[in-house]
Amino acid sequence: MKEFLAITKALSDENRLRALMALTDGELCVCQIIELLGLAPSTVSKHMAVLHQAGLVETRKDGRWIYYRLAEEADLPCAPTALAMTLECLGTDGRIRDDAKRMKSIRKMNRDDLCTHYHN
Amino acid sequence: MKEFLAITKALSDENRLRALMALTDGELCVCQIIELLGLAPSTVSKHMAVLHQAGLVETRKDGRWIYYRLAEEADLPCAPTALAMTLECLGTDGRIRDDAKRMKSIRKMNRDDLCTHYHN
DNA sequence: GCTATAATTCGATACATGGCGAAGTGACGC
DNA sequence: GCGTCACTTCGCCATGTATCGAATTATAGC
Repeated sequence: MKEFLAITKALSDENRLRALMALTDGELCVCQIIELLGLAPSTVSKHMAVLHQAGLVETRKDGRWIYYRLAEEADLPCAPTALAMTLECLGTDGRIRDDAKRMKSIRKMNRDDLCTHYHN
Repeated sequence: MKEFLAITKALSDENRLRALMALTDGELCVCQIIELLGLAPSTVSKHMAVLHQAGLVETRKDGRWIYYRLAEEADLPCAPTALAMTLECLGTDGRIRDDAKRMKSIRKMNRDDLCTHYHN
């Protein structure tokens, strides 16, 4: 019950859903998600922590950068199911598709430019 | 997106999940759900309205009584999927199984006794 | 009609959550 | 080592939500 609630609560915020869906095309570092959502780094960090605690995303550390990706390992049995449902339900959503387009150019951006961008 | 958020928000409260799962054995009137959850009628009514707006349950009116049941018609394409996932993930949950046991005796109770019970 | 009852809606309150900026953590480069 | 940078944690505030009791609606029975 507790695990299931963690999943549904994690999925009940628009910005978290956008971040999650952006990961369908591959892992992203936090600064790329910050750029996508236009939120403060601390806010995005908290959102990703919620997704992580729900077992929906996994992390990989590479020097100063932390990459998030969709969870593949099924620690909690329901997370993959919930993930599949989310991808299915939101795959055709207008906002998500717009995000996917923007993500293509964000992925091409110079990482240094990107990560310092939100200090301005 | 909006519809999906309505579903995940509806599923992110323990009492709503308990009410939803109690419906797997058949429709229930509000007073039976009140008895199960031990909450105020107004609170339960609001919970059921949230589930209804998410497309997860349907209602049937019979005189003064209003019965809720799991949604079968797929107005919103994702509701059945979400419902199936919930049933699958919570079917073995301890609390839900305890509720199922209690529901068996609540279903046997005299409806008049039940509906006036919470005024005491 | 009038009363009683099942359920909902309304109003108020307490707690949870999303958001930000500031401070803290850990890793890179000089 | 020291500053810089990516990210997280902390403290705070605004908003949202769960809960209750009181008032309202709708129906049944007299």
